[in-house]
Amino acid sequence: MTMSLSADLWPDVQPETARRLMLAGVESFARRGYHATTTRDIASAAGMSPAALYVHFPSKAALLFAISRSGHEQTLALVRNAVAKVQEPVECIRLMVADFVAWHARRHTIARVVQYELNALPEQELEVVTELRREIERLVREVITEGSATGAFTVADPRTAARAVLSLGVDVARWYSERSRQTPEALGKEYSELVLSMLGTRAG
Amino acid sequence: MTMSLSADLWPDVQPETARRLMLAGVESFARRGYHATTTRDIASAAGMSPAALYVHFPSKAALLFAISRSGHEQTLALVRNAVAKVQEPVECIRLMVADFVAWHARRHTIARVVQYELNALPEQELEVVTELRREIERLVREVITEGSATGAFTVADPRTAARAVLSLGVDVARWYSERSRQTPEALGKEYSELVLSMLGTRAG
DNA sequence: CCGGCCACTGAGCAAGCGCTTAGAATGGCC
DNA sequence: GGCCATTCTAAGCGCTTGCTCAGTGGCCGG
Repeated sequence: MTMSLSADLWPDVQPETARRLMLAGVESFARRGYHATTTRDIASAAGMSPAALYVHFPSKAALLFAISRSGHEQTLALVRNAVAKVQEPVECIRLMVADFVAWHARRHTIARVVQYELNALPEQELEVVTELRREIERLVREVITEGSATGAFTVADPRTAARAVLSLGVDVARWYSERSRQTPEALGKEYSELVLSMLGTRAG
Repeated sequence: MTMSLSADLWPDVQPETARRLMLAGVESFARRGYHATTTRDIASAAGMSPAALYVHFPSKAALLFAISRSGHEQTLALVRNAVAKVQEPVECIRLMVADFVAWHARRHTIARVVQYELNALPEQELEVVTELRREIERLVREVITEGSATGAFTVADPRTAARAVLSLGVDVARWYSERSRQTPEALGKEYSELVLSMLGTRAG
């Protein structure tokens, strides 16, 4: 029994046609950008007529929002999982960065939409997503602050350090492709070493 | 005697009206993105009629290209300058990152267009810009490789490390604003410390 | 076999797009 | 003053856009 990619990515979206539209949207938005993508592009990539989009989504922007929110929730879940599972700051950051980077590599198409099409969102929807982003940054910052206090990390400013850590992870989406030499997991591991080094751990 | 900002940014562009259009373009492209910006937006922000744009630029895309190429040339010049002035890898990277980051903070509006509106460029123009980007990455990679060989740096893979260094610098453009607590120069200095730490120097 | 329901289509509308064109101002040079 | 080059505008053309709506086919309970 095989499962479609879209069912894997958005198991709670019904019906399957709506998921196909989201997948087509992701690919179009990632390649050309939101504003350069037409509803006709999306619909025909999903094998339907332009009007079919409006059966499942009230607008083109709503489709973007569905994609963006889901992506942000997935990455937030990764970060939360690391915080919940590992108390010790060094190992927590190691797991967090490894997962975060691996996700941005494996799902680089989605991640590109999530990270680089933010300002195409309508105001209200942007607020929802911004709240998720703040929470992600807050969690990272707290772990770094904690590690700084115990002496595990040596950083001038946890706020700047947290932003730098996220920059490293986020930017992976921009350049990673299927033809990259490393698997998402291997890249995640390498990046977690770089980050721990950057944060000034004694034994990287 | 006062000088306009645009004359400071693009001293070789004539006449002043063309520079005003570029400035208006930068601000519009940075805020809304290239495709969401209309030629009417740009023209009216520069205080002129829509048709005036076409006196100085053959198309909207040509305006973007002028902005993008100039920005890339400026950042490449920064990197080249560091390589030319400082032979020793650690100090070379320190200067390079400090300047690169400070530029992306001070010119964050331009930098946002330079870094995030690439795929709006027509194919031929994109090639020109891509070549400049490759050169920047190559220079960074070479310094890291050299420092790795002499034992000044300790990195698993210079290619990945170079990309990480650039990711840190580029991403500054995304979040820096005039209200940020640090001056561009202070941020550059802080980031250069983070990068040297990341590259595994003994005395960060 | 029927009737309502849901997903979907074909056609098309109003608005906005990049860009063009004809012509009006302006300033320098004889 | 007469002439040209340069720079800008008013108007608008042809096209594409996001989205709508009347209608169609297929499925399901009865």
